[in-house]
Amino acid sequence: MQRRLAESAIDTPGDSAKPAACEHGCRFFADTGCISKSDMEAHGVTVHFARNETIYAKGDEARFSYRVVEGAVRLSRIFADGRRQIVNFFLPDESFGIELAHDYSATAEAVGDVVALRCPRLCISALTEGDPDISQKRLAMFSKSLAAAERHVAMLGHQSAKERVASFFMALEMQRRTDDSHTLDLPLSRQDIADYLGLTIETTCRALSELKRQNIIATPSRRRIVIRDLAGLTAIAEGGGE
Amino acid sequence: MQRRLAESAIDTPGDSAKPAACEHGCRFFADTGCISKSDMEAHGVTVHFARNETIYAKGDEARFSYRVVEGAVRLSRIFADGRRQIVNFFLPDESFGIELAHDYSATAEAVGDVVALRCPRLCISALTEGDPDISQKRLAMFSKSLAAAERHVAMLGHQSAKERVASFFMALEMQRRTDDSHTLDLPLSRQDIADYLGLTIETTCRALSELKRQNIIATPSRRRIVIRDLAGLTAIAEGGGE
DNA sequence: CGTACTGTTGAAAGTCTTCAACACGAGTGG
DNA sequence: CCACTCGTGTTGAAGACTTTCAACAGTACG
Repeated sequence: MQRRLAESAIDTPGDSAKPAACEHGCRFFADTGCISKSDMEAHGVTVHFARNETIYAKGDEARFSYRVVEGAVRLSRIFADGRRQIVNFFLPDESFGIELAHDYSATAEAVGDVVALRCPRLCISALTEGDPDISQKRLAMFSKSLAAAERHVAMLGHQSAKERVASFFMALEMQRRTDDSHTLDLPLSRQDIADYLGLTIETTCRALSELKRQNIIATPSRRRIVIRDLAGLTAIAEGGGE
Repeated sequence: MQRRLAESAIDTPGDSAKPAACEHGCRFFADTGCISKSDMEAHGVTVHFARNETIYAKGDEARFSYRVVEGAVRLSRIFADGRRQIVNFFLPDESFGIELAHDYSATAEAVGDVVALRCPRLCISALTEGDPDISQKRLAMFSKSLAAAERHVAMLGHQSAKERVASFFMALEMQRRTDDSHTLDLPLSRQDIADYLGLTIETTCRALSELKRQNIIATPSRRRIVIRDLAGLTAIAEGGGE
């Protein structure tokens, strides 16, 4: 399971691409809303990944950076005992795989089926040299990831299982685009959630059950979560919160 | 305790400083070894902080960036229940307080007495615009912090108390400058260590005691730790490690 | 329709925390 | 110089929470 598969995809220009060859670079960095999805697909170097496919592994040469178009990507570290810690999730319009080091520092996998934009690393380097605005955006990505990681540390540092689950849904609710009535459609399995929260599946499940019992959330289907009481959820997430 | 004190210090040039006024900027970013400490003190804007003094608080306007010259700084978030999570420590020659957002995202405090270099944020912005090399260094700092935060997440996610303590000392041992025989001189209290590891003082202490019992470390004095068996420490740190 | 996988729940075991007591060292005042 | 006191560090015992092991339910897919 989760072994590297051959790359599907609409292929790439050579890695030797220099600025001029990277006209999609600006699209790669574009803010949400700057360009439509169809526009992206027309111009970008689009790649597809199947559920659980490894996009890149920790230690691989960091040749490409990515931007999620559809689906979700998990960034994780796998331990000797077989357990893994998910460090971050990337949802549509978020970028990942932008490294300064030679190798990738963690493994990226497709949570469900994923469509992504791919940009050679060299291309990004070249672009950032010439364009301070793009350079700034790259910096902003690091900054955003860092802020997320620090929140994650704070969560793992002293929240109980129930508080972690509540915080997790709160965070998703906050950055959500689809504005239906508090419905979260996650492609994540319980294992994915547990590995992000630093808990076992069972504990995660029990926390979910208790939130259901309190009528704070509902789970109409496997991968769908409805927040029925946002205030209650907030209270739990911050029960000893910040 | 830990209330903000008036700034001691050798004072600053105006915040309206533009590139030309920031000749110490290049020193601020200089890599370790590029300049001597005395050189720094001669040219840099040096500030002093007393033990437990707040350097800046979460939510403050992010006007300055810092670089540790002597002592150690802790970056933390404080929760409603009074507990705090230390997100990162900064030792000599490391920089902190470099934010993109308007406000500081966490609180920085002096662990012991601290000497630091201070640089106005505007100055850094100006510098990075003109100099791709400095821009690159700023990016490298974010990248380094991000990597540290991800390791921290991995640690809090699945390591036991003993493993966390072992990992912590391993990390310190790895990045240590003074190359005496495996002796760590930390200004950190047990509370500091516990807050970083996401444990209580007592649990941290018990883990330390057990490592002592196993003859893996020794604590000749309060704030000094000697690693007697690096291999053993590594084994414990990775017992279910990466 | 069964098989396999994911999700859910229960009970026992383990780890960490909490509460409490005590040890140790530094600094102060007698 | 010593005794006192306060802050920090250490250890013990009980309790809370999470994990582990195990069984079962629900759903998707062939």
